Amino acid sequence: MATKCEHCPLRRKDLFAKMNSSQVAEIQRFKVGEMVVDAGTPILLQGSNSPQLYTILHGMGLRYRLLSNGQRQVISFVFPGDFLGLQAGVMGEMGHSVEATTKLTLCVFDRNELWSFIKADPERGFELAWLAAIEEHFMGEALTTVGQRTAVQAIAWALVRIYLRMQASGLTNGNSIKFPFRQQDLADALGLSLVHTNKTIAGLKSKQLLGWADGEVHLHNLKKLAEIGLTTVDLPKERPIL
Amino acid sequence: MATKCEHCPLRRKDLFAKMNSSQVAEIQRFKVGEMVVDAGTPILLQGSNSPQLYTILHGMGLRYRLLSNGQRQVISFVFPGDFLGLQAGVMGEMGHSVEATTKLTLCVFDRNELWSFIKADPERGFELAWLAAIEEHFMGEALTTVGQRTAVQAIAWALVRIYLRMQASGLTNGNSIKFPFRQQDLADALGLSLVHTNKTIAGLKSKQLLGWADGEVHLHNLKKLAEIGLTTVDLPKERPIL
DNA sequence: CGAATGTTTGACTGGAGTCAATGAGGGTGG
DNA sequence: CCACCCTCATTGACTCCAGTCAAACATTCG
Repeated sequence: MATKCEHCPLRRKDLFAKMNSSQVAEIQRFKVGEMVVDAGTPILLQGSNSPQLYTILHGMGLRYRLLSNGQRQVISFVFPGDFLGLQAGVMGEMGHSVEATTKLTLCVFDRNELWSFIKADPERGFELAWLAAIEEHFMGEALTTVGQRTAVQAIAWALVRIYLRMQASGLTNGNSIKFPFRQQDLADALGLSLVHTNKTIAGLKSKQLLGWADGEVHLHNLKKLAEIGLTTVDLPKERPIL
Repeated sequence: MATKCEHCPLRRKDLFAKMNSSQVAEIQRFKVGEMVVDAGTPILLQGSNSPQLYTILHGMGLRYRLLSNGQRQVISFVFPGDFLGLQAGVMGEMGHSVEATTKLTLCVFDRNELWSFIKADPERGFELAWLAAIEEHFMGEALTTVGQRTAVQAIAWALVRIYLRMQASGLTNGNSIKFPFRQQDLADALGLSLVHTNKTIAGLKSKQLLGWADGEVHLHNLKKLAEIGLTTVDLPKERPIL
């Protein structure tokens, strides 16, 4: 039933670093199973530890952090190939929660095996650091967006980044993507109010730069959007996948 | 001249994970020297790779990211024990720049040795991932601050976090800390304008919660500040040091 | 003493937030 | 089959937090 790592369709995408078959076999050994959860299911909880680590095989979700007053910051949207639970795995505590936005298929790894997994091949430890560094890198960008970009710039930035991430893993369809998130989610990711987010999107729509309806976003002019978002259309950097 | 790792004064602080003497010896082997730079010196550059990695032995600095329009987001302030250049070390490119705010003493490591260093002891790879996860965790908090907290909340949060970080490495003096940064730096870290930052600080001063003059910040009421900043006064999590 | 750098204030503006109401589907149960 | 409800998107009116502009201070330094 479960997908064999060696036949994993994700692994073949350009986005992911290639590894040799013995390395893939090691990962297969580390993988304890597969899990499917419905949209809306919480996967990991801020402040808690987790006995399991996951790689998203299919579907989308979001990471977020709650403030004591109830406000929510969406840390990032997560896509196939993203690794979940690394913080719990190495520091013993998650800094954010993760929840499924669509139905989600996850490869499940046992946290207790993490150490033996690294010992068996030191390169795995390097890859873990690499994964964490990728996240850190991304979050630096996100922080810059929320701190310095205006609403239009932020929205353009976010959609361009998401489009490129999806493109690199073969999830685009021409210039459009399936985007199952609510405007509220995007607003919470960019530190904007829902109303202002909606009006800003309306502005981009009226300029024919963007389309958003029925869970699909169309980037009619990627280059122009990137320009507005003060960013580029460079391919995302290669990253490891577990 | 250079400090021996086994006699490193930082290593002894509560903040840092303990390691056995053979592990320390390994790090000593990895260390190629020490470097002292003046205030204002750039250490690492956004978008570039770096042949060297550093651990701050003494002094303070800041990480920042520039936007194409010249705006600056300060990603974080860096303190003794912080490891610089990890992104370049594992992904081959820095996502931000780092520069010295005070005169800085740095332990220098050779990037080319990183891999042999990890191979020699897989635990080092784990620690690298741990370090990266610590940063990622912090940046999630920072993102939440910039995205969700108001100006007063953000400033209170930042100063409390900084105070606690310094306290854990023995850099506080009662309720005050040496804080060599400009208000502009804090403003850029929190996504606020200089003027508004200044006025908000003035507000906290007038409430006797804060003092800031001559490069020293006094947190007259840590608990109350933490409350305002929607945070706690918990000790920072233990972290590895290289 | 002038030039630089950083802090502090005041006056004004504006981007984004808040409040509130209306639409537009999608379920579902009577 | 449709009224009712729930969720999410959309719009308008109004407010306010934070940004911008500008000028005055305070220190340091050559």
